[in-house]
Amino acid sequence: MTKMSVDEIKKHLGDHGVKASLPRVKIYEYLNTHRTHPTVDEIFNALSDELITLSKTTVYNTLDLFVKHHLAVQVLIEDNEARYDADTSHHGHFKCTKCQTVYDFDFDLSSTSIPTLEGHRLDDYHTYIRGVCKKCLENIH
Amino acid sequence: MTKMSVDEIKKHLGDHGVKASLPRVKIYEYLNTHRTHPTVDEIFNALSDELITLSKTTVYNTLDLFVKHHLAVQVLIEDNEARYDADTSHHGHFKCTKCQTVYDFDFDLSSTSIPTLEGHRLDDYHTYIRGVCKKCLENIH
DNA sequence: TATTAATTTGTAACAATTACAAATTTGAAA
DNA sequence: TTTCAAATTTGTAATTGTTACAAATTAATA
Repeated sequence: MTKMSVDEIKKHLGDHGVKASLPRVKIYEYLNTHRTHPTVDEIFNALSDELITLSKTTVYNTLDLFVKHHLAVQVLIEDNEARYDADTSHHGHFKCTKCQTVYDFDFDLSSTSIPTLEGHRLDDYHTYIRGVCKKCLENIH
Repeated sequence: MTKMSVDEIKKHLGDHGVKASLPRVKIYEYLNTHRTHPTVDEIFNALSDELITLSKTTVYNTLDLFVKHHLAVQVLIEDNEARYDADTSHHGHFKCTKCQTVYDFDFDLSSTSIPTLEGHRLDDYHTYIRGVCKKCLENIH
């Protein structure tokens, strides 16, 4: 949540088995400081000015790598966009269908007992809600 | 859950503000009797023998219409496939990443108190888990 | 420094979905 | 009935997000 230094990011990646590189550090840094659940496009557009040779494929590859190594989670709310979140703690996502903002909310599905799933191995938990956020509700005069 | 007659389906669609037509009834019937959370492709392939002029666009349109009128829900678990479910009651989905089966599980997120979302209007609730199902766990000898 | 491995890049392919206009069907009014 | 308008379906083409893949670059090792 707090801004991490480059060295802290390098160490964090390393701790998760990911070797640091400029694109990786920059992408992680962007994800970590922009807790807005950005899409691949947003990340690519934000970084391509600074990393002038950055390829969108690299963004895809790197995000896949992050997800695989639990440095980030993929957030699916709409069928046409994958979003990413550096916050890997268990929580839910609420998307306002008016302003498109994705909010976090406190909810840990993994700590809920689900008898129906007894015997299965549960790997990753996802919870999301769509609706209209407070701000947009109030703006409808 | 129990198999519906064509007349029952027609009435059900009508009750939700959707006029009946052959493709609509057939698509609904397929969804209702195949609680396997099929993709657009599966539905199209299953029906195109009988409805020989059926277009994939119609399947897309019809499913969108069903979702809009709460006759079905869209199930997103992977970023490359939208699935559909005629069971509109609140429940969760568990996908086995080995055999690809999508299981239902009893869980009603809408009845859970989420203080963080106070003030927002919540429209639709989604819960899914990925993992490896019992059957696949046992098959790994 | 030379060689190999890992990473990044760019292009092309791919797959799911949507746009859209033409064709067909339906339903109501004449 | 027949006619006309509206709704629905269809097929094609476009679009979008993602992936495959091989070449180029960079990093690591001998």
